[in-house]
Amino acid sequence: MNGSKRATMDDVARAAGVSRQTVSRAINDLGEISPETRDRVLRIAEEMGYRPSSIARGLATQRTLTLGLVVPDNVNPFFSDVTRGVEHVAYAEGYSVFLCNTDENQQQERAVLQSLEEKRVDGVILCSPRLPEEELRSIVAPHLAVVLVNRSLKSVGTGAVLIDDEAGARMVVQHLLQTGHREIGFLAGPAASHSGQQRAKGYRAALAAAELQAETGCIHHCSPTVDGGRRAARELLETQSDLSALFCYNDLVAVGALQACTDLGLCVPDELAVAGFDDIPLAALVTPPLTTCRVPRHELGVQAMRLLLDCVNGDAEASVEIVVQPELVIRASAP
Amino acid sequence: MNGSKRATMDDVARAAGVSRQTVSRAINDLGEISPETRDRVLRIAEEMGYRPSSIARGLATQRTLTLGLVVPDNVNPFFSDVTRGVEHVAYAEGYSVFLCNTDENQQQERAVLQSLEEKRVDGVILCSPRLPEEELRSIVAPHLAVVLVNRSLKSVGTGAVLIDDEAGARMVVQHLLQTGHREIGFLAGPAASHSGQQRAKGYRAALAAAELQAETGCIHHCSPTVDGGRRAARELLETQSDLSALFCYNDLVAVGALQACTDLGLCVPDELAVAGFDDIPLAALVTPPLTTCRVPRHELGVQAMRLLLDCVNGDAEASVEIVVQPELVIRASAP
DNA sequence: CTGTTAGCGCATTCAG
DNA sequence: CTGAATGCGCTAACAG
Repeated sequence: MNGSKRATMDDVARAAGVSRQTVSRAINDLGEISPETRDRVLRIAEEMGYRPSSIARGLATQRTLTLGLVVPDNVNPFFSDVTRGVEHVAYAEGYSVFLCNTDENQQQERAVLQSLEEKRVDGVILCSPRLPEEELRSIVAPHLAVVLVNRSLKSVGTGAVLIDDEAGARMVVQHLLQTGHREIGFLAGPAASHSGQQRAKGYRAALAAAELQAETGCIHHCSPTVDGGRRAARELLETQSDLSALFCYNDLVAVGALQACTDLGLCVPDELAVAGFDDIPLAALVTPPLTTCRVPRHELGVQAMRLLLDCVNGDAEASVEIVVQPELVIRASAP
Repeated sequence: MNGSKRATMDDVARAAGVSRQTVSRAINDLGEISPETRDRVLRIAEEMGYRPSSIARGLATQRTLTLGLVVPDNVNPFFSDVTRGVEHVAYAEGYSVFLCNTDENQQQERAVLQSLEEKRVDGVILCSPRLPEEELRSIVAPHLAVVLVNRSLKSVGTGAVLIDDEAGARMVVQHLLQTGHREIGFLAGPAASHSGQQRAKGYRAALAAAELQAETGCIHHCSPTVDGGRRAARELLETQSDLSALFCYNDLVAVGALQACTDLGLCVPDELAVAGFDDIPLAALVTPPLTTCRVPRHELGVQAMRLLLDCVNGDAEASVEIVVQPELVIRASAP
C-alpha cells in the first residue's frame, strides 16, 4: 500500500486542479461538465485509487443503497433460495444487502431489526417473522419500506409476498384422491405456523370437495424437520393403520415419513403414498423421489425485492399483496 | 410515524437540556457522566424513539462495524453453513455482514469487492475466490483486513482458513483399502479446483502407501454436481468394469454416482462402494447413506471470523493460516 | 462531570 | 460549465 490514507474527493480535486464539486460531477456522471475535464478527472481518480465513500454519501443524501434481509435461517434451502432471488435484483439495482438470521428467535429478530434501523437501510425484507403482530407493527413503522414474505400484515400498509399455501395443499390432496386414496393423513408441521394453517385448510377443502371429512385423528403436528416427520409419522401410522397416503407439511417432514416407512417395513408408494411441500432439491434425490408442491422460492425473493424497490421509490401502493402460485410435482412417492 | 423526521442527537440534547456530547456519552456509556443525567438522557432518547445513526458514526470514527462475506453461492449448503458460522461470531461482536454472491463469476467478484471497498467495511472474508492470484493481491491490498477461506495466499500476508483436503481424502481411501478394495476410482471434480487437486494428492498418497498405483484411467474429472457425478460415473464404470469402489470429489458427485449405479443395475455397496466428501445434510438421507468425510463448515466460518477480528484489532499476525481437520464418517455406501 | 470546537467525505444549494 | 458555502449526524480532542 501507499502508506498514506485513502484518497478523498478533495485529494482528487487538488490533484486535478479543479474543485471538489467538479470531481463529484465527474464521478456521478451528472452531465454539467465538459467531456474533457470529466475524462481527465476520472483518469486521475483512477490513478489515485480513489473510491467514493458510500457512507459519506449516505450521510449527505440520506439514502444508503443498502437494505436488510431478515430470515429465520439461511441454511434452510427455502430461505437461501429466497435470498438469492432478493440479491439478484438488488445487485442489478445497485443495492447491497445485510443478511440477518434470527434463528427463529424473537429476541434476535428484535435485535437485528433495531440494528438495521441504526444502519439506515433504505428498506427491509422480512421473511417469516415470528414476532407478534402488534410488536411487528411498531417495529416496522420507523422504516420507510418493509416487505413481508410469508406473512401478511395488511393493517400496517406493508407490502407482502405470499405463497398460496391453501391452493397448493388442495392440489396435492386432490391428486392423492384422484389416484384412489381415501384415508389421507396430514403431518401438519408446527401448530403456530401460518403456512401450516393454510395448508391444513387446503387439505380439508380437498377432502370436503370429495365429500370426505378430515378425521381429527389423521392430523398430527410436528416440528418441520426430518426427525420431526419421522417421529410423527411413526406415531400416526401406529395408531391409524388404515391410512393409505400421507400429506406432509414440507419435504423434510416427508423425508422423515419415508424413513418411518422404512422403519416400519412399509413400502412406498405401494403400501403408503407420501407427498411433501416446497420441492427442495432433496425432494428429487431421495428414494423414492417425492411427489410435492413446488414453491417458486427464487421468484418469491425476486418479487419481494421488486416490491420493496417500488416502495422505496414511492411508485407503489405500500400495501400490495402479491400471491405466487405453487405447482404440483408428481414423482414416485405418490405417482 | 410521528410525521416528522427521525430524531437526531441534537434533538435529544435539546429535549434533555444538555449538550450533544453529553448525549453521546450517555448513549455510548462512556463513563464520564453522572448516573442521573445518563439515565435521564437515555430515558428521553428512548421516549423520542432516537436511534443513533451508524453511518454518521462510521464517518466520524472511520470504522463501520460491518464486513463483507463473499461466497460463490450461498445456496450451496457448504457456503450457507460457513455463512452461519461467520454470522454467529460477527453478531456476538457487534458486526453486521454484507452477504455477496459471486455466482462463480470473476466479473461479479470484482464488482462486489469494489462495492465493499466503497462501503468502507472493516474487513472481508473471501470464500473460494476465483480470481487469479495477482489480481486478488491488488484487490485485497486496499482493505485493512482480509481472510481467505479455502484458498491460501500467504505472499500477501492475508490470513487464511483451510481444510486439510489431502488428509481427508487419504482417510477415505485408506478406509476403502482397509475394507478390501483394491481397484478404486476417483471422480475428481473440476480440474481447476484447488481442493480437487489436494484431494487427488491424498488419493494417490493412500494408494502409494498400500503399494498400489493410481492408474490414470481411474481418474475422471467432472462438474461438482449430481448430474456431473452421474455422467462421469457412468462413463468411468463402463470403461473400467473392474472397479470395486469409487471415491468422489464431493457428496453431490457421490449422489450422482449412486444414481449411475441404479442406472447400470449395480448394487451399492455390494457391487460397488461409493464415498463422498463434505458430509452435507443430503449425504445421510440418500439410499444408501453415504460414507464421506465431514468438513466442519460452521467451524470454518467461526475461525475465519475470529481471525478477521484479530486482524481488525491488530492482535494477530496478519498472515496466519489455520488448517481445520476433516473427519471420516462411515455409512452404508461404503461400510 | 459537562460544554465547545472541529472535522469525517460527500451532495446540494446557489453564484459566477 | 465551474466554484464556494452549508450541512448530513456523530465522535474526538480539548476546555471549562
